Amino acid sequence: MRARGHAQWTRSPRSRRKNGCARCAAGALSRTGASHQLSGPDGAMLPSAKEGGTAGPRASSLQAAPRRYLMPAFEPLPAQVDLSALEHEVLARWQDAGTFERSLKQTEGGSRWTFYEGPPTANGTPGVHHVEARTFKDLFPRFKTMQGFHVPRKGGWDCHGLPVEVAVERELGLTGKKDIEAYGIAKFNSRCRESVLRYVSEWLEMSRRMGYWADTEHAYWTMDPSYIESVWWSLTEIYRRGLLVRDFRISPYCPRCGTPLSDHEMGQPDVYRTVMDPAITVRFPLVTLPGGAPAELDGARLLVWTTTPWTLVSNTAVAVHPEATYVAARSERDGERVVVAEDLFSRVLGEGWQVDASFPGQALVGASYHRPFGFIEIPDAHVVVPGSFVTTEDGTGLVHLAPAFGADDMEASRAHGLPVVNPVRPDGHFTDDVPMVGGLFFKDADQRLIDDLRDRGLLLRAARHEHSYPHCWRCGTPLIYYALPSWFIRTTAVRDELLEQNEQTTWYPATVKYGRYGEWLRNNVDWALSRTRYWGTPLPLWVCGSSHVTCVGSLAELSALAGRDLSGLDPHRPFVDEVTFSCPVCEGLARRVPEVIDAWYDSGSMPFAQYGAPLRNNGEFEASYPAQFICEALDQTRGWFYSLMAVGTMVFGRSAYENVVCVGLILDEAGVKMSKHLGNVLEPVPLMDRHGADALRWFFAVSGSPWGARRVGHDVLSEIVRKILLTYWNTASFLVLYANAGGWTASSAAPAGADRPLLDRWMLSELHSVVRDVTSSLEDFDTAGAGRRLGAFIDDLSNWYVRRSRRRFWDGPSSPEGAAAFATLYQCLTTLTLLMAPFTPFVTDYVWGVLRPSGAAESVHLASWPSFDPGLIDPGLSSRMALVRRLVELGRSARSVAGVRTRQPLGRALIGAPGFADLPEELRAEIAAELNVAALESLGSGSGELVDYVVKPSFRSLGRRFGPRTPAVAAAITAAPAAEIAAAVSQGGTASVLVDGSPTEISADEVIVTQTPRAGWAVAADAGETVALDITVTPELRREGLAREVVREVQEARKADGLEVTDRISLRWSASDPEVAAALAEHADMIAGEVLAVDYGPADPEALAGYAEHADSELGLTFWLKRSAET
RNA sequence: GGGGUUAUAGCUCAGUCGGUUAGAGCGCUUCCCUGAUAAGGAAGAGGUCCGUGGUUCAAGUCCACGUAACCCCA
Repeated sequence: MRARGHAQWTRSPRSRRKNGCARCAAGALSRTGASHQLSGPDGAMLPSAKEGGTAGPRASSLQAAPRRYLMPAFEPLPAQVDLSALEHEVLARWQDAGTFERSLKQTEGGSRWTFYEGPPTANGTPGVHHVEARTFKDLFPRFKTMQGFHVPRKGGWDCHGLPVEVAVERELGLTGKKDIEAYGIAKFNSRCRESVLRYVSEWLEMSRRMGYWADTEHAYWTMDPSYIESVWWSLTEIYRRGLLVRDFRISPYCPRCGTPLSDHEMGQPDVYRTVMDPAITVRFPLVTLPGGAPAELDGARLLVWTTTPWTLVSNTAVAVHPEATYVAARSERDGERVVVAEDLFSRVLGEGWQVDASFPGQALVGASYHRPFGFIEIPDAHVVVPGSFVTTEDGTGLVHLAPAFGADDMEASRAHGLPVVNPVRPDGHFTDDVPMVGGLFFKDADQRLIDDLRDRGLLLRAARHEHSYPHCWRCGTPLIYYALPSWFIRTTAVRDELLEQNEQTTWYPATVKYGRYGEWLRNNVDWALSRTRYWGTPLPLWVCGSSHVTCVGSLAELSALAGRDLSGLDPHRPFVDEVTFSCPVCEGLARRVPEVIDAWYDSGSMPFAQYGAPLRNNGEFEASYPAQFICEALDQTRGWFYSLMAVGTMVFGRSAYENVVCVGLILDEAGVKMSKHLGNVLEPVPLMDRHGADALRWFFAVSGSPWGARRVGHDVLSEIVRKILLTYWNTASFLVLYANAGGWTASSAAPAGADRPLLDRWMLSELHSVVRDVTSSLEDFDTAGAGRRLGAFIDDLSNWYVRRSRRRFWDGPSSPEGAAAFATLYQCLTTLTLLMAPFTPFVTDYVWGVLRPSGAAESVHLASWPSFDPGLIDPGLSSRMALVRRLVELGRSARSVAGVRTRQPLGRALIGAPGFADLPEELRAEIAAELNVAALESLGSGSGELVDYVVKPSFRSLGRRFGPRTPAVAAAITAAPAAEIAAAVSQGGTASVLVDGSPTEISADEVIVTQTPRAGWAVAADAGETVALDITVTPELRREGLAREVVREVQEARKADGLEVTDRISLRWSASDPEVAAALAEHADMIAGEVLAVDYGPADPEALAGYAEHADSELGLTFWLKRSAET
């Protein structure tokens, strides 16, 4: 496996081979590279490996530590890596070793942590947005598994629903239910069944490629008979509670086609068309008034506006907004009194009216009125009711209600116990027994009714109104909002229970809890469960001629009722429709109602139905209810998040989940929503093959906010590869390279943490705090916070710890400092690998395979989550190191501005910064080394330099103490002589300034003092911290700088010649510039030591056979090197 | 129409308890460093912190109203 993987994911270097062996295509770090080194062309004998070989101190720089020929302790990690190819190898490993199954087996005894898979529908191909949700669905279970929890992940597939039917209709060229029934329900449903299986393999491949671990072999299917039986069982529970009831539902309905239109059909183009309709204002004379109504209402008429005059026949009530202001107005012409909303007074009435009284809508509630048409019997009606849906933006502010023809109307009527009376037949015509309009098509009744109102003096105004009105997408007939019989779940009856369950739920982001979702729950309406469709879970209700309802909870129950064995029945339509039995109440023939149920109910039932529970596997269900964690896109608020909570609450009295993470939309690079017809969809598998699944997962987990819209593109992914993944990889590669070169292994002895250099203690302190922070972030489902912390840690480790410790790695593990460096880096990398494993499961598992201590888990995903020791976290050290790094940055800035390159050593630097005086020598040495200066001194500490001071007030601390007086104190500080204040506060004392005439003491932390040397220095300062470099370059310093230039040139040459980092060389040189020559001679030991030259000296032109020549014209230097046989 | 989310550099995003010079990365220009690095560093250019009003000694941050984009529902 290793050989195969290596060949696959070793990248060919882009330009020149950087660290590759010149003769080995696979790269110097491969096994082949190593073996070829073992039998090199110079025929070196292989010295036997001796453990103590490098234990002693180095004799001299010319006699570097002996080269070791141990088999490498670590599998080499090549510097060049193709992460995507590496991932394919890791996938193969997981499959071969059954790693996922082992992780489940291993945690069997642990506490259960449950995750529910919200099932996707496989009748379409998966997109990147599915990778997004699955990143979170995979990340937290991996994290919890490492913590020792048992986290089974059962996959699932959502099978039913209108979108499936619509897709099949389109394939078959069918339009509408008549076509489907002509085609045959059995055949149609079997096509639906095939449709939802169509892209399963694409889904499985996407999931496998991204490293999404789920048990797809035992996945649940919502169309399985056992699943459907469970759903039936739960509906029976709800039915027994009296919560499953028959009622009317208002649907957009085509009277010509005789069918309601789904939301999907309403979304078709051309459904909404701009039409002219009558808009009439009608008088409804008040009859009785509620107690406390203003006297001015006596004899008044309500003014009601409508664009559907035909619905006035069915008028049942009038709604007012209880908090809106209404007026009673009187005509100046004839004294008529009318009621209208104040906001609409002038628009409705125009000139010639005056206001007699104004009052809130509430004052009208309960009044009765004389209805416009007395054609049909509507008992106990014609009163004013409150309605929050009423607006005062158009019309009159008084809304006519006809409950059979409007959703608001229906809801308000239902809420006030008003009857639903419908005089319009399903074909859109008034029933023949209605006077005046009997037998007319609803639209054609308008004019006759308007004329009649005018004749009776009830019409105030008739106008034409242009508005958008829906039409049937099939036949163009105007739709009617029409009350159709329907089955409902009375969720309004359990609203308080739902609110209480929501209270117990933790939402990410938190705003959803009381915002989008809480708002939805508070405005909850009954769940319209039934669909007059074909491909869905059939409603398990059988009704006889006497309307006795039997709810059936299982196939066994159905068998008993039908008196024959139906255990093998496909419970779908049309087969289940054929089952009849005699009604248990009256023995009449009971037939199943024709409807199927809302597919959301299916997925809301998955906690038990996935196991077929409670009819079977009830123990499995009970052990896994409720879930600790679910995650879906934010658009599931009213979908799965609701159905899961509602079903759980109604059936078990408890919501199905405790924590829910919402993820947002995915946009393309330009911020446009991805859609197939725009062609901006990124195919997930090719995307992962290009950048790696780890990069994509990291992006989803860490970049931006999971619930915000995010732009995916190649640039962001390659940035993650470079900055996060390759930096991590290269740090591990570095460790392995030098550990193998120096014979260090994970079991090598190392000084105790407390005895290691300060830099190591700092790094370990950071390590423990990163473990603490990442753990607590993940416990709080905050992947972005955890990821940012990890990214910062990788940067600290690579670009500060390793950078500052390179010398110790080069020198090898034989000294205590060296051993400490290896041990510290090793500890950091292995722990980091564990922390990153849930985010980037591939690269971490590969690195773990190389670094893991003997006896540790074979896969990082079988390893334990790291713990941290608060005692090793040293905040003081962290802040001191932060100061060191800020001072280094200032020093670099100063060098850059002065144009003095870092390789040129300088004599001294002056530092002025609070806290500098307290820095231990070890940390000062880091500054000096990084800035390449010989000595550091404190600014203004008696070095006799002339220093300028700038003193600024520190508002944060002044504000705390002085509050409103802050500006005056700040002004006084700014006005006072800076040098005096600086001097006064320098030794922990206080400075006195005059504020409004009275002396006020100011301490050091209340001012920011910036010191600047006056002349002869390269200075950089920021926020009260100053670094000044003495840029005087003496001849000695100049020669030292030249020597370092030579070192760099030779190192470049070594690389170009393809030498191993451990190869010793012979070096000859010739310099045309006497100063360079002097530097080469003076710093011979240093240069030879740095470039591992065991043989060093001026060139003899006669004796250069076998050497490679290199020249640098800028230095006037020519040198020759060859690999030395000596070790 | 109702509910919700978001708004900070050309782009992607941080911004702690409200603290006076608003940061990082990408991209661009010019340098530097490199014996792991596709890495790193310095300097430069780039800001109406969506708008208005308020609270406060002090507002990107808190409050109100508005605007725009997007999401869900109707």
